[in-house]
Amino acid sequence: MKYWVMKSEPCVFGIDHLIKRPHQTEPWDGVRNYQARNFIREMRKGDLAFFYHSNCEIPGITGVIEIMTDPYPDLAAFDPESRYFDPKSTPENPRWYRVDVKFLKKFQETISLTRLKQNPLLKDILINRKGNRLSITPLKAAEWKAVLHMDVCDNIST
DNA sequence: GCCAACGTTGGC
DNA sequence: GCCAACGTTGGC
Repeated sequence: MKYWVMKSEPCVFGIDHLIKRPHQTEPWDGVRNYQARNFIREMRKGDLAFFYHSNCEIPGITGVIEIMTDPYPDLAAFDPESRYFDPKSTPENPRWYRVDVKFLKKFQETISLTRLKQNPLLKDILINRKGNRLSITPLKAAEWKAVLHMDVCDNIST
């Protein structure tokens, strides 16, 4: 099983939007960057990811989601009405991919980017790298665990 | 709103 | 294939 960080702007689609979706599940579409796309293609049903809020008051990790499908073509790319439409992506030769994600948990407090950067166990993660713009990034199991332990509830209960 | 850091585009 | 110009991302 692999671990990921998936980035989104809360004013566009945040974790609270996901919570309100039917079955708290939604396709994660609109990834239009090749590096991020390649990471999506490495995803498998059952993987886990952190939901990261970017471009907002407190950027950081807000919760946990589960990857519910293997990667499949991003249907939004075929839809001329969609803001994610890409005429170069066709059903015969899809350029972009997506997975369905399901809400699992929202942290009581966002684990801010500031705190992530302060954690020596997370010094190598891409989220902490200056100028990083990738919306999908992988995490090692140890890094995943380290983030979970930064959750305030986790600290109180253990 | 500013701006650094990227990614993409397109002329040559 | 190079690289300048431009567009976008995202922290601050």
